[in-house]
Amino acid sequence: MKQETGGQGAGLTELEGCVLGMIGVREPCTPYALRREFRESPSRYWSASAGAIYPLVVRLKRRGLVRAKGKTGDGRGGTLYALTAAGERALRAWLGPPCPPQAAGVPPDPLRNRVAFLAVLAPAEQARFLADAARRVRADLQRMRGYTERKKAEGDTFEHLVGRGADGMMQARLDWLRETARRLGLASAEDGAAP
Amino acid sequence: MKQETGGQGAGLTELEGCVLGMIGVREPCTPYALRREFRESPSRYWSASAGAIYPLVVRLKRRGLVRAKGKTGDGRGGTLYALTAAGERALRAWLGPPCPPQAAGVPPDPLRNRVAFLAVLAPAEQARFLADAARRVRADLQRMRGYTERKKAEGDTFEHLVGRGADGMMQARLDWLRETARRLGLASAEDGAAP
DNA sequence: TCCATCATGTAAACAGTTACATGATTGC
DNA sequence: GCAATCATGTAACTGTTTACATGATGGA
Repeated sequence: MKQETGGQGAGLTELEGCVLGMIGVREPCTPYALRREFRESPSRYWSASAGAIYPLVVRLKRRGLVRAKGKTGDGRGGTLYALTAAGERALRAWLGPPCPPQAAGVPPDPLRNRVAFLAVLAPAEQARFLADAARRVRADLQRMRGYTERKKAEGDTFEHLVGRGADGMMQARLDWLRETARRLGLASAEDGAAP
Repeated sequence: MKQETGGQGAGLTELEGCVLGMIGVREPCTPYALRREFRESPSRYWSASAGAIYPLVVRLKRRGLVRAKGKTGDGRGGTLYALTAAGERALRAWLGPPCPPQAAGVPPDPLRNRVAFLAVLAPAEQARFLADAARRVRADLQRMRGYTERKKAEGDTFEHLVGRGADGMMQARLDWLRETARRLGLASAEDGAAP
C-alpha cells in the first residue's frame, strides 16, 4: 500500500511525514530513538520494525531532507540526524494547510468494517461480538489514558493533545457500539462502563 | 504493508475480510460490483482499483473461500461469486468474537499525526491549519451524511449503522480540533459549525 | 455514431512486514 | 560472566497502488 497523504508535490508517505516530524521536533536524534517512540506509542498501527525505519531514513537522506549530524556521546555507534532546510520545507508542505483530502476524510476503523457484515451472525452472536468489542476498546482506552497522563505530566503539550484526540475517538466508538446494540434490539451487556 | 487483523488462524487481510463480507451479504455478485461499492463508499481508504480486487478474488478462490456461480444475465461477461462453506467459516472467524487486538485499538488518524508536529509552525499558522482542517472535516461529514441517509432510506440497517459510526468519529474529531485550538490559546475561527 | 459504463485483467513499482544477523554497551 | 538493551542493518515476501490494455454493451 502506498498511502500517499501529502499535499500537492510533497510526495511523502504518512510514515515518512511522521518520521520527518519526529526528527523535526527533537533534533538531533537517532533512528533507534524513533523506533522506541513508535514502540511505546499506544497506536499499534505501525510495527516500529528496523526494516521500516532504517531504509526510510536512508531514503530521506538521499532526497536531501535529513542529514547526519555526528554520533551519540556514548561509545555505541548511534548516528544523529537532523532536518535540512529542504526537510523543514517538506515537513511544512506535508503538514499543510492546505490539509490533503485523505487526511480530513473518514478514518478507517476495523470495528466499523466488521459491523458492516454483522448480518451473517445470529442475534446472540451479534450481542457477544458487541460486548467483546466494547470490553477491548475500554481496555485500550485505559492503557492509552496512562500514556496521555504521562505525556501531560512531562509537559509535552502536543503529545497530550494527540492523546486527547485518540481519547475522543475511542469514546465515540464506545458510544457507537452502545447505540448499535440498542438499534439492533440487543441486550447491551453493560458491565462497568467508564464515565 | 501486510495489515493482518484477522483473529488467530484466520490469515485474512483487512481488505480480504471486507471483500469476503461483501460477497457474503450480497451473494452472488461480481468483482465489479464490489469495486463500485468501494468507489461509492465515503471512505477513501482503499482505491477500489481493478489491480486490487481481481487478484484478491482469485486468491480467495484458490483458497477455496469463494466459488464462481454462473454469469450475469446480460450479455457482458460478468462472473458471479458466492461464499463456500469454508468461506463462511473464515468470515465468521475474521469477524470474531474474539475481536483481534488491532481492531479494537486506537484507529489511525492523519490529522492526529499532523497535530503531533504542530510545534514547528508559528501560532498564526497553527490557527490556519486547525481552521482549514475543521472546514474540510465538516465538508466530508456532510458528504458522508448524504450517504448514510440514502442507506437508511434503502432500509440497509447495517450500512446505516456503519454511517452512524463514521459520523460519531468525525464529530469527535471536530470537537477535538476545537479543544486543540482552545488549549493552544488560538482564535478558533468558528464559522458555521453544524450542531 | 460515439461515449460512458460494464467487465476483467496484467505489469511494474513500492512501502512496510517478518525474520534474521551482528556487535557494542550497560547493569546485575 | 551474562542477559538485556542499544544500534544498525539485510533479505525475502506480500499486498496494494498506479497505469495500461482490451472488448462488449447501453443510451444519447
